[in-house]
Amino acid sequence: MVRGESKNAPSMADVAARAGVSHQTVSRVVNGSDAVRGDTRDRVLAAIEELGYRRNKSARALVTRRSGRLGLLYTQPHLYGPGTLAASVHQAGQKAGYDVILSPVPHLEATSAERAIEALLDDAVEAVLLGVSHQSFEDLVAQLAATVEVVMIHSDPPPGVRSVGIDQHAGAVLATQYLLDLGHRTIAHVAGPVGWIDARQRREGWLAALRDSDVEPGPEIFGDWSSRSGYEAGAEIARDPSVTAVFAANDSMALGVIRALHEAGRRVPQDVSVVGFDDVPDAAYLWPPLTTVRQDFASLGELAVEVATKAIADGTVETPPLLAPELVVRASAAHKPS
Amino acid sequence: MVRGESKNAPSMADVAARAGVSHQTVSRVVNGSDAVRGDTRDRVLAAIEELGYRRNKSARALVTRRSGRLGLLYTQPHLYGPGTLAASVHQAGQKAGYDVILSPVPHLEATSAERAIEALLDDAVEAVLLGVSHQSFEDLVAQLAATVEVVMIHSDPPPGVRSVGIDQHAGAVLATQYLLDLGHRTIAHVAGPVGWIDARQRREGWLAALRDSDVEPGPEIFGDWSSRSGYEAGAEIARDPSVTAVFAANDSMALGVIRALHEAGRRVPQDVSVVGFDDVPDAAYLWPPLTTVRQDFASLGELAVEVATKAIADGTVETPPLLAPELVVRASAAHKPS
DNA sequence: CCGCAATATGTTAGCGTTCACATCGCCTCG
DNA sequence: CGAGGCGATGTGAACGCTAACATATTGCGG
Repeated sequence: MVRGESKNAPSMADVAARAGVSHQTVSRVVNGSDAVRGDTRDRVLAAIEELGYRRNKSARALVTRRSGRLGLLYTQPHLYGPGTLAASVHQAGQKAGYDVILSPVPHLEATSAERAIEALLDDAVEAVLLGVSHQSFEDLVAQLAATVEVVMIHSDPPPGVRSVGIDQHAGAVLATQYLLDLGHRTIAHVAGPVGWIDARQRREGWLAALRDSDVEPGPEIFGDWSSRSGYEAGAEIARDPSVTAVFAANDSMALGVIRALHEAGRRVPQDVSVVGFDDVPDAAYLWPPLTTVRQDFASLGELAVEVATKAIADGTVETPPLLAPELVVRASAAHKPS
Repeated sequence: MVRGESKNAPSMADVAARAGVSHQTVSRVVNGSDAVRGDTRDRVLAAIEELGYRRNKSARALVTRRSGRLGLLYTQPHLYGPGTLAASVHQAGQKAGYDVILSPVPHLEATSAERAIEALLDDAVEAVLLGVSHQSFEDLVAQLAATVEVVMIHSDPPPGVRSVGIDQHAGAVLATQYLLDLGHRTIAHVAGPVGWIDARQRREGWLAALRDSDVEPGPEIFGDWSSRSGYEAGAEIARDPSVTAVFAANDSMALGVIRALHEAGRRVPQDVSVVGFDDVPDAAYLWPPLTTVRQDFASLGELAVEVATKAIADGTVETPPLLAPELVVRASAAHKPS
């Protein structure tokens, strides 16, 4: 057997021996210290290359007492928004020099989320990003914040909590106002499930816009974000001929509503206008193309990482303004039929 | 300042001091050794509870030379399939006692994927699951496999590579055969982009089914998985009155095709039948509801983890049979118009 | 009630890094 | 030409844990 460089991954000592320097010099090279002479650095770099040396993060984390990790807890990982957010956080985290641990919690039960948080803490993350804008988490935050830096991804955060978000309320106002401007006066809402902050905010935005125009709210049906629930809501709405417009709290439900309206013989948008929320990539190619509210999940993720890294650095609880969503006008909404 | 238990997270030594035992006994308790007397264990457990002790994974990984981590590389994190797969792998990994590092690569460039793999290796993952069934990765696998256990998630793996997958070819045959059985004789295909294994397999399945029935292939258009590309393909197909059925390589493209057909005044399914692939949750609530091929991504993820853990344990290169997809019949495909 | 096995607990070393500090050259300047 | 200083490199210890081994404690047969 040749030296100690055989079975196990090479260590700094192996590299040092090969380059004829001390392990500390290797450390300096690896960490980009400028107190190393050019030719020494080159020798070390060459040895690293030859040995395929890779710094052991565990050893580093142990001695520096820093894991260099960020954790993102998020729900509904199969959906467009959360998936995009996760990817964005991951990428932004990497760019900022952090490893990002993505922790999807498939089904929203308090226990599974708590277990996921435990796992994140076991991994010694330096900050937890909470991409779960559900009421049931608001309690968790307080106790969590005692242990680790926390960033909520949330459009209506409890006071004193660090957060980033997209203005759901404003988005809903945008959608509703658009329908009002088209002349609609009976605008139904297919809301997201109770307990979800975004659902509440969108509903309140719908109500606020109507109130501002002195228009009575149309029928309101609670769905569960799924197209199935949108379909069921749509079937109900289709029975009410006074409804000429529907604002659905997300695109999936909007699409279900459209199908139900079609089946009931109500044309979209000639008889009933439909507006969604999210602007999933397929929204533009539905039939009819869906008017909806676009959220920039990618920017949201980047912002969240920015706030998190700042929090780690100086512990500040700075909360940047909510990002503004944008109305995307397509064919699914039109003037009120006369 | 009281002892060493102040600022920093408590260590085994702190727990040991508190419980009046040695750190090793704490270690035994934490690791569930049965060589600890009941009352001692209770004292230790109490001390752990009181101190809020959490085992330091870095230190553990350092000495055991095992990270306890699995890495999943996956593309298109915003889509239903990959998102579901990622969540499933994460969950199955946790259950098997591994931390799973989810590594989404948003844009498919060789460099970004290689960087992602480097990051995974830096994290000392014990196995890499490659959820990227794109040609450009097949080269990577060989060199990767030298460093770490690799599991490809792939329906047509290179020989000798450990893999799991869903039978894309069979799924495409299912879809095409169904259209043939409905009497269609000119069946177009909107294929996924060149380079993607699944795209190739689905295309070949389409061709194989046609060949088996001695039917000439209809027009073939390559998309990029997006509904936009499906829309463009659909517009082209709509111009060809001989086409009475379309098999699209995924649901998004199918939905784009449907919109294009609608716009061209061709009814679905009365004039043209459309079948998709994936069975995304919204497929059932499109208008018309989409006939498609369902893939069980959750099972796929579990299987991948199972194979990975086995690989870590004994290094076997066992490749379980491909999972069978399932045709889901809905309204978007019907008998050939006479 | 002694001795020996078995069981329960303690002790020591070392995993691969970084940190704090020590040392070694070499150049500068009075 | 020698002291002082600075840049480059080396040394030793420590991070928190587990593995291997050493020692203490218990129980039980003779």
